[in-house]
Amino acid sequence: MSITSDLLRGHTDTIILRHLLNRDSYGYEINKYISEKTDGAYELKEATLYSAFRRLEENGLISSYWGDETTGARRRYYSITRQGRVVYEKNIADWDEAKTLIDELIREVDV
Amino acid sequence: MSITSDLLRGHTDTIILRHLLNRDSYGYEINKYISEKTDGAYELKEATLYSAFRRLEENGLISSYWGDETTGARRRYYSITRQGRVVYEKNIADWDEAKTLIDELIREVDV
DNA sequence: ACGAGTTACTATGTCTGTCAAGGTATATAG
DNA sequence: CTATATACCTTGACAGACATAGTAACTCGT
Repeated sequence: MSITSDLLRGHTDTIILRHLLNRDSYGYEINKYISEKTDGAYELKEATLYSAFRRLEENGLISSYWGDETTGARRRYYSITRQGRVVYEKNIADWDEAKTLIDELIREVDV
Repeated sequence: MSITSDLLRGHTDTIILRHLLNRDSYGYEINKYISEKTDGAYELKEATLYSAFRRLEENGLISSYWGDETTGARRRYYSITRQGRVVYEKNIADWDEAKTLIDELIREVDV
């Protein structure tokens, strides 16, 4: 059972930021992490992921640098910026608010 | 404090279906209801609302008829179909699942 | 009686995030 | 030497939400 893109839409950035709070990381690793963590229920498509990176970097929420791999494919590492942390916190707060709001709007409660 | 479109995206249909579970209704009323219920935090734009109606009707989830108003502007009423109820239930289930998943993906829990 | 505001619906075009599809390149296992 | 895994990137298309604008009938205050 996988969830639709529309339900996830808007969370991609936050998911990435959250992952970068732990440590600097790169695209492939983040994608792997997500699909493992959700048992394959949610998989970011590569195009989505890399376009998110571009957007986040343009907005100053992450910065990037090439790793110095001596073996294997090169990796572009990303790290979260101070501003990225601020936005992350805000996104979490927005999400909590939205969650409540949506629940109120889609549940059958009153008549 | 209002929430962004992206967080709401994909819920518009469910919100409308939910409202129609109570009773047949029309665009303006649904919009009013939503903005009141959320204290103005969330307001469906008209274009969004009416395009959702079109989409829902095309998919057979709602049906419509002109009201017989003897006064005031004419109203197009919508009612939820049997199939609409099924989809509503599914959307709710999907939402519950997505909510859990998103929470897991955006919260700082493990390292 | 008239103008402003409210109710109510519709049409057209734009923006943005996601995705499908395809490509490049290196390393390892069989 | 071919398949698979790792790793990144680009292009174009799509769908939902939105901005903007228009139509039309009623209501209320002055």
